[in-house]
Amino acid sequence: MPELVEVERYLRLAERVVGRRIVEIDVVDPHVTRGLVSDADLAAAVCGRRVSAVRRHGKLLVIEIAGGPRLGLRFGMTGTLVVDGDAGVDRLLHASAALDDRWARFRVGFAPRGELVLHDPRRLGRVELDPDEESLGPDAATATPAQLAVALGRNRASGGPALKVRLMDQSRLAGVGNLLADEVLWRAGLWPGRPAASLSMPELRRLHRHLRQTLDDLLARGGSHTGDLMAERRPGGHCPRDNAELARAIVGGRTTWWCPVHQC
DNA sequence: TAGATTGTTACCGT
DNA sequence: CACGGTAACAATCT
Repeated sequence: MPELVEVERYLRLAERVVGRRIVEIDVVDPHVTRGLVSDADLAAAVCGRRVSAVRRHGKLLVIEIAGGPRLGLRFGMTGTLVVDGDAGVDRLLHASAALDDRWARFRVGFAPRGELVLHDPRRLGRVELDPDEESLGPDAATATPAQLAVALGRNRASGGPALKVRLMDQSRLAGVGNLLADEVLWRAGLWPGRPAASLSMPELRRLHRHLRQTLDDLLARGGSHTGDLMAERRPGGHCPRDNAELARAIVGGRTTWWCPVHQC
């Protein structure tokens, strides 16, 4: 679910808790911290301290604690952030529509009141202390053309990883997931299976421009599932631009849709 | 019912 | 060793 644009919405929601003092940590579902941090260590590290800042790095939401560690939230496929009862997004695909209380997996309580809750039906979300940000590439929303070029890889004679695989590689560029990748490549007119290192400079600039524009658009529209391609991302779907039937394949382990006419 | 699903990671093969 | 493909995780929705 949550790709960069959803987590950006979560971030804006989470800004509400900056300055608040944490008084309670409730690991409702031990799954969210399994193998990462014990309940006791987590509570000891953050309880009694204030939230000094919130940040986003790709799909990772970072809550900074004054005089304490960073708290990292990952949302998996269906995680939603809820602050004081308000959800960060209206709805998520492939997750249940309602914010059922049984999906509250992790809760932070503040004094004198208020709470931050991670809702996650499918339980692929995670919470950890001092998450590793070193292994994440530059954030896709602010990456420069030069950084994008580095992320895609150096020029090689031939072969190399597919363009879409590189775009979704969080260690090279942070924030782009399956739906955003398909939408960006469709807008930029680039074939997802194209060797990433084979782009010309004009193509690289075009990709960068569409990456920025797509993130802006879908953030405003409300999510990574609001792209122009989304409704046609199904068997028999057609390209909204030239009406050709869309092609489908597995690229980078994910179902990929593209227009065989204008994406090359 | 069968099939598909926005993410991450371990594992296996080349 | 690097890389890519695959399965697993988990639970829901169409």
